[in-house]
Amino acid sequence: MIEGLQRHYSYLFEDALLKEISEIGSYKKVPEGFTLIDIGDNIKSMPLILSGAIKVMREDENGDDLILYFVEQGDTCAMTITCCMGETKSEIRAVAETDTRIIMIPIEKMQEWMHKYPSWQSFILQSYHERMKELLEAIDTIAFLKMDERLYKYLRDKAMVNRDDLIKTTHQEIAQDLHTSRVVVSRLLKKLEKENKIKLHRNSIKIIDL
Amino acid sequence: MIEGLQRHYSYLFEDALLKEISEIGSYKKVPEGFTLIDIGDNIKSMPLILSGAIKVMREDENGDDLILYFVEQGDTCAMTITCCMGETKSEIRAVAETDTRIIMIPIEKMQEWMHKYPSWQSFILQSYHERMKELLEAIDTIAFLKMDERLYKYLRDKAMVNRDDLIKTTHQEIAQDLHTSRVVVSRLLKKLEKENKIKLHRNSIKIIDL
DNA sequence: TTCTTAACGTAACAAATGTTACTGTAAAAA
DNA sequence: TTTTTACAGTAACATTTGTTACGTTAAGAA
Repeated sequence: MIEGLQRHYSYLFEDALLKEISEIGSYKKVPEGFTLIDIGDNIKSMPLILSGAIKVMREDENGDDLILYFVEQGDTCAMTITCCMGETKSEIRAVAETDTRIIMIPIEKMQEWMHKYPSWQSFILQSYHERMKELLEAIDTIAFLKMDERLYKYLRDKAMVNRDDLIKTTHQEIAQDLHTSRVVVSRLLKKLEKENKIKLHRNSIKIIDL
Repeated sequence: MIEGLQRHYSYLFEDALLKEISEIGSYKKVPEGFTLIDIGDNIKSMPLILSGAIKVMREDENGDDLILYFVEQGDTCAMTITCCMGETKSEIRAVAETDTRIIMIPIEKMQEWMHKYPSWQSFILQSYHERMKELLEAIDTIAFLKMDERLYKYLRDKAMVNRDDLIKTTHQEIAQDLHTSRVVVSRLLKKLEKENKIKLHRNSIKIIDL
């Protein structure tokens, strides 16, 4: 049994399914920054995350990004499910936020297991539900929060999935994720620092009271 | 057979399922403005739309609204599915955009049919997929468009689902749907009129070249 | 009809966000 | 080490969006 599969999925799946997953699924280790899925990709398999985290992004017509949410271990990317089922191209980009270990399940098995294993069907539907909620939360964030609040939420979320209150990134990168400009980010980060919510360093940001 | 069920769903569902739907589903006629589902509601059934259109909305912490998308005949509200499956409360509000005729399917049947009818399972998964795409489009609209573009898109969408290029509404109502203020809407509508995209009247707006 | 009210137009101002430009500085490269 | 480069701070300004206030007008009520 692959380490992590047992840990994160054994309480979800019956033994026979776990066995099939470990036999059929292909184990992959991807480094931070690796693009697992790109917009327009044809999806032929879906990932189960064993460890690490993945950043899910949307792109505007100029090719500029916007982060939607992070996905963690024990989760899958429900977007891939919709794509697999509909045989359509990916609507989103998935980038490894940290070094990440995954198991890829081929599309045929995905569908087969829907009929074969009740626990798999529940998992798929549950994943949909989770992702819907994530998307709604993304909408809340974008539509209802001001940029300084969005920025603070982003930093906290990032710290969470990295399990580290010291975030290693640049203002430029943050600006890209939030679909704004570097100057705006620098300005608001300074404001957050004055409010004693963060501590700024070169190439890193420390969250106070995570 | 209920009129509309045959027309919009016969190519989707097998005869036996259609029969069950017309036997078990409860037919409802709801007037424009009627709230079918509210935020926090416990969902015990899911609607199939026979005719008309439904507006799906999200609410901020002050109780102010934001439109996510319109749902038309031949569709269902995938949000209700997630809620039914997860036995959780509704995350959204669904309001009849026009006079609307629906069939309500009780939650037990929903789940039963997932196993019994392949066409039902496809429909549910397909609906998820559609709604995911709608949510992503909503995010694009909110995150990437300026208010005047959002406004114009809203007017066109509204004209589409109402099948009428004359939109009967007030600036105040539009402002509520777009989560902005009446003054902003009036200002931008005037701008759109100067650009010859719309023609303004009291209590109505005509779209030019829909 | 006149009266009342909701709808609309618009000005003036405030706040938030985006843009350009320039500086100093720490990190990385040579 | 020195040089180069990417990163961050900040000012100044533009644009977009939000707010307050008030006047005008059409629709509906009396």
